[in-house]
Amino acid sequence: MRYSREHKQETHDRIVKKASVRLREKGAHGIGVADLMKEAGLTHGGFYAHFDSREALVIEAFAYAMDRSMEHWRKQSDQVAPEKQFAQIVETYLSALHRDNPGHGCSIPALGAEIARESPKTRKAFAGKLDEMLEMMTDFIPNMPRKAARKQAIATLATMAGTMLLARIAGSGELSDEVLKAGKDSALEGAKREPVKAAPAKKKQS
Amino acid sequence: MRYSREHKQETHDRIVKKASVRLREKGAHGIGVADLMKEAGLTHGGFYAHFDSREALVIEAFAYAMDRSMEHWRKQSDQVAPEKQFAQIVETYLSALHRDNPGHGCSIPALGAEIARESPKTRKAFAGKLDEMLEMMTDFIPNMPRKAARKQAIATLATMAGTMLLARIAGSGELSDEVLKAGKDSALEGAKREPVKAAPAKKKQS
DNA sequence: TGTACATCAGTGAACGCGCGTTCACTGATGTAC
DNA sequence: TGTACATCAGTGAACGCGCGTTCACTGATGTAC
Repeated sequence: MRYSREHKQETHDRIVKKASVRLREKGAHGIGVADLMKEAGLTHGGFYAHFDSREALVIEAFAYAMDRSMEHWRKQSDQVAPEKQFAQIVETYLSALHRDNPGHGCSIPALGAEIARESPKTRKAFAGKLDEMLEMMTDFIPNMPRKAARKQAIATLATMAGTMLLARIAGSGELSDEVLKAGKDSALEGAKREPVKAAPAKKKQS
Repeated sequence: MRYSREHKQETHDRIVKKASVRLREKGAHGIGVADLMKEAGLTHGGFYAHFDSREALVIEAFAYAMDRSMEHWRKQSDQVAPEKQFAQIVETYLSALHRDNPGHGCSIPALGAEIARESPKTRKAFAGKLDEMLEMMTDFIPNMPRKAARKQAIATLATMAGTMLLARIAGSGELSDEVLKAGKDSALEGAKREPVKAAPAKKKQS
């Protein structure tokens, strides 16, 4: 082979890594193949030696970003006492730093809506990573039986992702800070309560 | 004038209305000017007699969608007893019907991330409508002083929007239904609790 | 070890296409007389 | 009331541009001898 054994894989990984940042920053359709290759120090012509299509890169880059988020959660939780792990994750997630750096943050508020509209293949890849993340979050919910913890994990991640979404819509001023604080306090409180009960059945509505 | 006095305004409104549906369905960049005009029964050439740019339509269509959502909340709340209004809104929002019909649903999970990345003008227009919606939600939070209710309203809307986002990523199967249920129960519980307290100050994190 | 050859990651021009936007034109209707 | 004219919402061809993708080619390096 022309280059050393791992050369191509390294290039491939570099493209994926850089793309995962830019796609989170600019949206799933917000940056083109040529610019993504330029980010990796290459020209656009070589793209299809690494990926079948732009969409294939989006799937890889998104999976990479979700894996990095989960790795980040693990590293953070390793640095604090078990009873503080949940709060650690929530507070880091709902920080101004995360809000202002979508390129290195969670893909759910950054890319979720767009990817949910993509092809079934892409959406399912996203759904798989979401489920992995929910399982990990379940492990961090303190003092609950597994089933209740899973339910609380879903509610917590929803609150976290929703809060980040609203905070970014609000910009980076007063309203945005107010949103972050309200979401953070709510997420922290949520996991302290008794396990959530099912609501009584209600009549269907339109 | 060539047509009756309100003719142009009616056409304008029709374009905005149809666009608000298709944009929520396909994303802020997911459908072109020509197709949006076709939706309204027109050809693309006339577009710029109604809007300065595509972006101007996006702003109008988005504001229209948010107004319809708020109107919908008001109508629903008028149909039930005051103590049931909050639950009514949460349950309708977090229904499979809403999940499966983004074109007629809330713009926040559908368009929020994309619009937060648009020009400051567009983002600010969105932020204004978000604040209006938060004010309305505050009115529906039961049994709390205004300030606490506002905080709870933010947390509730974040949980609602985040749950809808996750549910759509999950598709429309088991996982998605599980997400909807967990988010719904959590949002309903949240507003029943004591007002959320601020979390104790913690050290900064990266 | 040194040389000739084969490989293939990466280059850059070119493609077809769809987009947002512009513009000269049309023709149905309101207005003036 | 009837006729001629003015208006302007809407039409459809055309524009420049950027996109995803293709492809013939290059040249640095690994391999065979």
